[in-house]
Amino acid sequence: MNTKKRQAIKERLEEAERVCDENGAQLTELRRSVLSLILEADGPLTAYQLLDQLKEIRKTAVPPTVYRALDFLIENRLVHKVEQLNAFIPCNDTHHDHHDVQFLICDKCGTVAEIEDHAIAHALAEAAKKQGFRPSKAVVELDGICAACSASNP
Amino acid sequence: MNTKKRQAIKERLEEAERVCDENGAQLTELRRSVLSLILEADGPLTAYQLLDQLKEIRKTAVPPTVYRALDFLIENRLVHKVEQLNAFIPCNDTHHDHHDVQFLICDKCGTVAEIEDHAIAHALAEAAKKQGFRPSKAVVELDGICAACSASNP
DNA sequence: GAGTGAGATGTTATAGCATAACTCTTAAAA
DNA sequence: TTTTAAGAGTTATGCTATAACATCTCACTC
Repeated sequence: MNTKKRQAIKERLEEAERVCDENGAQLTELRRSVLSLILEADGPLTAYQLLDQLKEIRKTAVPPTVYRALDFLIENRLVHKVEQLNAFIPCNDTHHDHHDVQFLICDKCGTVAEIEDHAIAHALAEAAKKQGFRPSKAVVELDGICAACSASNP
Repeated sequence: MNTKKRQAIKERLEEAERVCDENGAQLTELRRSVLSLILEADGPLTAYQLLDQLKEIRKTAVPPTVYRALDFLIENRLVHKVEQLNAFIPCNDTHHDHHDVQFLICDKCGTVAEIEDHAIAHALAEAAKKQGFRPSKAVVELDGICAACSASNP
């Protein structure tokens, strides 16, 4: 990992600390470790991939260890679950409303891009309203080929 | 099950037969049985719920039996998978483009409504285009409270 | 300082979801 | 007739997630 990325991760961990403080939640060493692993990863990680890595620094780790940490991180808007992959990625912007986030999943390279498109969010809200449906959560995930992979494989 | 529903299911099985014929696919007895169970159900069914029911009429059924049938039915646009529930529901309209379907999942009563909202589909397509992303599939699922449950629990 | 309560983590076991890999049968194509 | 391909059977296993109960820690209070 290069210096720049290491610095970016450090900043995001500090931001996470602030967010948790504001929420009256504790970013414990365990939770911080799990978040750090997710931030360091190049792409989405499954719970068991996280577990394998976590075991190296915390030998008592078992599945509930990881799932509890993930639940906490998701509740505090530090991590997203990608439903189609059963995998987890960092949240890019702790300020946005998690209702209004969408994911672009590249089938070629596996990267998941997080976007926040208000036209989509608005269309979803309108459609729900039309049906008398009161949404509490939205899962919006597009599968396909990302720009980079389209360019290299035309 | 009342007569009306039985008739509706019969019609949908006949329609499924036509669709498969057009696709050069075979709606075998097994696949027809699985589709029928999904059509008869009041709500989404998991693969193992289907398996339990299927065993009553086909004692050799095991998980791959069900998953293969489901794969076939999804490919032929007769069934949808609801990602958040790991469960399966019938497709309401075999003509529409599966890219352009959305689900409204009621957290209270468990029903899943399938809608086809072109404003959402359009917004998704635009957002993808903006990113140079070429989508092949869209998963759009809203969790919340349906109109009926809102009315009864104000 | 002993007791209490809440939150975090440890621990064991199991439930729930999905597929790999190989076999057998059957029916149509060559 | 041999070959091939699709469907289904069979066995085993891998992956994903949670239940339930025990223990620890630390702040608070009596």
